[in-house]
Amino acid sequence: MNPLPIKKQNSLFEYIPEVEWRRLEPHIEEFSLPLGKVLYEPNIKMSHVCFPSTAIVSLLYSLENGSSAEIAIVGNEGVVGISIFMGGESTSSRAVVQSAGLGYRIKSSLFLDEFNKSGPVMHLLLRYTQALITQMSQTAVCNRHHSLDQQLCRWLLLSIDRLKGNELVMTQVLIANMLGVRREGVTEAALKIQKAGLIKYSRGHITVLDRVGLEHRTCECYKVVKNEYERLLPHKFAI
Amino acid sequence: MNPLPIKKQNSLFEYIPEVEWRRLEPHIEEFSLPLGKVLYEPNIKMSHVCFPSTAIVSLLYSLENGSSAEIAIVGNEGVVGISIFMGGESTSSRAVVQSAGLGYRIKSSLFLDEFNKSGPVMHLLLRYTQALITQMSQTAVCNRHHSLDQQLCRWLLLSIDRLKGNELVMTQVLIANMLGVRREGVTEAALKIQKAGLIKYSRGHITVLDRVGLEHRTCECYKVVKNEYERLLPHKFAI
DNA sequence: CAAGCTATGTTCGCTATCGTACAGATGGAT
DNA sequence: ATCCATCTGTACGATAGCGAACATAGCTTG
Repeated sequence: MNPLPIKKQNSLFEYIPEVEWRRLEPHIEEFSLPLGKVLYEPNIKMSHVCFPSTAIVSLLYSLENGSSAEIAIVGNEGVVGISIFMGGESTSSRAVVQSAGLGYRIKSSLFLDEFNKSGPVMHLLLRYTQALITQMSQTAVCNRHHSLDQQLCRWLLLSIDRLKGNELVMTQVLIANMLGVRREGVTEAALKIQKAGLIKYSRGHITVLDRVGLEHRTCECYKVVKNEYERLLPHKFAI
Repeated sequence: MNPLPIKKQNSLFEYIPEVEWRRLEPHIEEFSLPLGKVLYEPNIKMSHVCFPSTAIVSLLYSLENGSSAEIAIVGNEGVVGISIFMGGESTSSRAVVQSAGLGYRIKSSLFLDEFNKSGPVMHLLLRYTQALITQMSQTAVCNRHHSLDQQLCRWLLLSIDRLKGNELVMTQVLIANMLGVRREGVTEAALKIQKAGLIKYSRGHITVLDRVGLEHRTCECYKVVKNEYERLLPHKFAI
């Protein structure tokens, strides 16, 4: 019940053993992630690995015609910039702050040194990457087969899970960009969900009123992803 | 121009240095992958890592309602079973042989030993995984935004790239399952492409007549994925 | 050759989502 | 208090893909 030490608000940190943590800690820098900030662009070499604490980051793919879609959400359970240690140094995706907050960052080269020691930090990150792959894959299938309503519920749940409270600051235009659909589509879906009493919203503030209701309304994709994260990275500390 | 040594028909092997190769080779076993063979099922521990040579394998996600979608194609440029070394030992996807042929396999535990030496083999596989992630992500976006026509072209190109000739054995029903659409949809799309003179097909045999034409007709997704593979795993030997 | 299975072609009505256009509502700024 | 930008709601025709049903055509097996 004691507050976690300041630099351990990202839950991956919980898994890092003493020795490795002492090596890394001096290089960890807390920083601010304002809404809309771009952490990396396609094909640009990344300078830092980022561990969100209170912020949420979206991994987006953009197409030539301007449309886009979110392929994964990263919050305080994860890390942004896996290609730094996976090898490419860049990806074809973009990482954008979806919900403002704080995070920690470490210079790519320093972090890579730790990763290359092939100890627990490496195995932790590979496990996380595996979970992320599940999220991406499930998103792909969900895009194909599930209704906008269901996808909106999934998206709300994934977002809320990565925040403290039950409110998120997010306009329908932004949600539409994430889901890769029209803003009007989101309006309709959101209205339905609101009328069902599951959420309440106004001008960019969404409050989840009935979490369980959302879980019933969404597709299986939410649970599949959640279970896979839980399997690969079980919560060490009850929340 | 000499034929490659028998056990190097998977192009990842080309990158493995002498020392590591000598360690691995005794454990590599060639085996047959008949059409439809399931290499792994969701949540089942995998016994082997598989490197296709002439076969092609699809990574599929299935939904509760029975529908499914392919999230990646793996041929002789890749490996099936990344979760063995990424850490989960299983995934929520299924791997199914899409085009019959041969492949190599290595017992999971033995391969893991080599991976855990954290040498070139590990870095190679991480780089491959990064490329695979790009393929999955691009598929997700493509599912959302591009027409069935375009997706069919993409799929044909990705498949043909992984085969020797320009013919593939594949019925429209199977393609429909891969793309996660109706069989009738594939029939219509395939007819259009055939009328345009890009392919010719009959009863499960598709011949690509105009590769460049297909590339023009497909969406950018094909090139994005292809370029990322080329960037991360450049061909060491011209083909 | 005939039968039968499987692959492909075609049709029709249905629905979700799209694209566009515009109207109303809300909250912050002057 | 008023203005204005932004966010949200609504409406309409267009369209891609769906689901189901049925027609044809090409191997293959007896």
